[in-house]
Amino acid sequence: MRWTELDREACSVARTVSVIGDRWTLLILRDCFLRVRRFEEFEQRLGITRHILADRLRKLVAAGVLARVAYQERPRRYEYRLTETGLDLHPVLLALVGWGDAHKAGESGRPKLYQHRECGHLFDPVMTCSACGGAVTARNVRVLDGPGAAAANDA
Amino acid sequence: MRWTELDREACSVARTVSVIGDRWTLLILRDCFLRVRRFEEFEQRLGITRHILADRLRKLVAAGVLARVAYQERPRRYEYRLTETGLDLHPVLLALVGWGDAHKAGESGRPKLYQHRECGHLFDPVMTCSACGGAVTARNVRVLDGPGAAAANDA
DNA sequence: ATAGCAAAGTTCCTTTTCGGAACTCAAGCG
DNA sequence: CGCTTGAGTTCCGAAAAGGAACTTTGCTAT
Repeated sequence: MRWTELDREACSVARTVSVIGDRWTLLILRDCFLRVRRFEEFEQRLGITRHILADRLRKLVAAGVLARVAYQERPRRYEYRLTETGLDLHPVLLALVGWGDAHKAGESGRPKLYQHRECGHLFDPVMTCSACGGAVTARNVRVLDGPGAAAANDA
Repeated sequence: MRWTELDREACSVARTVSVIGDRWTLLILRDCFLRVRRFEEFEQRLGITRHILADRLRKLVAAGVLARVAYQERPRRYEYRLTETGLDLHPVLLALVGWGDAHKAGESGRPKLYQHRECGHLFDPVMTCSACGGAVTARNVRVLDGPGAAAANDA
């Protein structure tokens, strides 16, 4: 299977991975959530080559995750901002943070702390059920076929 | 920055990405959560080359995400199972599913449905705050430096 | 015994992608 | 003018991925 075929799989993980399943893309998104917006700033913070950065930004714009908007005219300069679709990726990043904090925080502790503005507390991200609000874990979820299960080729 | 330097960053996203930030690795993990365990089964379901599959499985075992356990002697054959550390990646996969379901489900609907065993309902994954239980979104989280912020080189 | 089969890899070779550095372009600045 | 800034693009050698065949260990049927 090639990159290009991935988004035609009848699997939401595969479709999401076809958009963001690349190390640079994930790190770019991390920086987006930290309010980084400009080409050079991404380049310097990430140590990515300009060439690959341009490619990934183009793909994220094409996927509707980022929007390329001019922040000045003459000379025309663009920056990259998360769209609503892009903001919806927040749980993905938070889940990555959660695992890293739990399993990869060295002796000196967590690199970052997260504060929930609504309650004011530092927190860990917890994945919960939209129906009952209870925690969801690998062991208490059952996977069933949905209506789009058979169609390997829908949009 | 190279792959190998990623896990030394003072960032839990980067550290997690250094382990699972690869399209094949993410798809292998998806299948692990669907109870796929054997080399040939991964190969057939994913359409990955044996060579890359062997490499990714080796890395996941080295990272403590999967365990390689013999399921028979003579001839000795191994299978790959999620460890507790691996099971902790469940929220990551669920977050990917959540975004794919919301933004990439075609006209025929979602490929899979998820049922919470505890309440019996089909659900969407919701990222919540461990302190108050409320939903966490991109707009209501504040990021602060933690104790491990400065140390770029701790374990 | 031996030919065939199965599972889990490994090896080899070609194609694609990536890393690194230099170059381009448009406009403002001194 | 020539320099600087920001956002790219181009070019080349290095690294990784795709594809297919080969290896190993032991079982099974002839």
